[in-house]
Amino acid sequence: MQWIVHVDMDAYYVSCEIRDRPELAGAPVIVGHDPEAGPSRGVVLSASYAARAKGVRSALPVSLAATRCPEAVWIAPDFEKYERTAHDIRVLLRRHAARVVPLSIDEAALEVERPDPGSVRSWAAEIQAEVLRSLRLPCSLGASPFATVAKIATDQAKPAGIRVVPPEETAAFLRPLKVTAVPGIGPKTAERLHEIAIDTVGELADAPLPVLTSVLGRSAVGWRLLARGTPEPGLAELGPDQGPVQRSMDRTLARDSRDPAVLYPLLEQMAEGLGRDLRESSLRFQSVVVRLRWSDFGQLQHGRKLPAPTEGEAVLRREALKLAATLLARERDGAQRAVRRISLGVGDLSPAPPGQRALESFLAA
DNA sequence: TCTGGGGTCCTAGGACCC
DNA sequence: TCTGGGGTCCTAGGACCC
Repeated sequence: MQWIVHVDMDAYYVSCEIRDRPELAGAPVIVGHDPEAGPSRGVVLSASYAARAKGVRSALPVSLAATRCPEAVWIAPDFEKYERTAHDIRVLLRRHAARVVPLSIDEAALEVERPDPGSVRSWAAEIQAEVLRSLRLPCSLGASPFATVAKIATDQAKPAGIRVVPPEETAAFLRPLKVTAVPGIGPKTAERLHEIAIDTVGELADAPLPVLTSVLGRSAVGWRLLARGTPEPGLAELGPDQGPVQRSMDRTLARDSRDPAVLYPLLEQMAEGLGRDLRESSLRFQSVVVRLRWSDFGQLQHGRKLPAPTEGEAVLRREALKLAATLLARERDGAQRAVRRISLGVGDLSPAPPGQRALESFLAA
């Protein structure tokens, strides 16, 4: 019988840091930029379970986190360490499963053949023990024939747990959960469901389809099948492990500004950084988008698809500046808000053929 | 001293072609 | 002169996830 096992690291960034500083085990640890160290517009990236007990969560503004947990130990993020460790985790997982599909830096889905729930559980326990033994990191695992259910099971198992949901128990497992436990149902959708008296997955399962469609549109059928414990068959397989389809860079200004002398140099710097990143990854891009977030948190974006896959920082910089100029001109006719954050993204990525790269650098020289 | 920096996927409308 | 409807591409925007 084919199972999908979902592996999710517990408090990943914090666990990586505690591994290197074992004396912090059990302490309230926060990975993020300490607001004491200077003015910051940042948020918490990861909080240990001791910090979570004080109301600190990922994405909480650091200023609020410091108020809720003054005794916290703050550690600045070290993304290279987290990437390196993520690679080690994948290498370990690939030794145990025929197929491993990374879902994010700290999550992966595995395909595994096991005769019954008991043997899936012991297999998961071995993985968990080996991750702890050889990488000294805690993780949680969930198993089901269906990918989405495996992911939900993992969340229910946290921290450091294992939850196996046999197919015939799927409906009973899901029914009592809040709708927000389902990946893809976030705060907005949950609020609209609440308005029609649906708060749990069980209530979602029992709702008449036309009512559900009024809120969820054409995805109503799929959500209801899942809620009833009989997900669409496609969920019993892992999708293809496609490469990245877009890449972007975001910068929040230390202070909001609408001064071109501030905005354009920053954007050029971002184009350089993103362009370098693409070159190092041997990727070409065919679309460029600039997004501005204003001081009131409203957003405006403008993008352009290029005639052909392209590489080179010069093109990226030129396109980015043109798109930004369009956006700022649009705002000049409007409320004239100041910019809080600039995002520069590229999409329609494709691998750069090696010969082409040589020609590019020859022409650029 | 409220609200980061990465991503994915979906929808909807207009342009354009047949 | 009148004028359907399907298909696909492009752009903007939004919801969601870690």
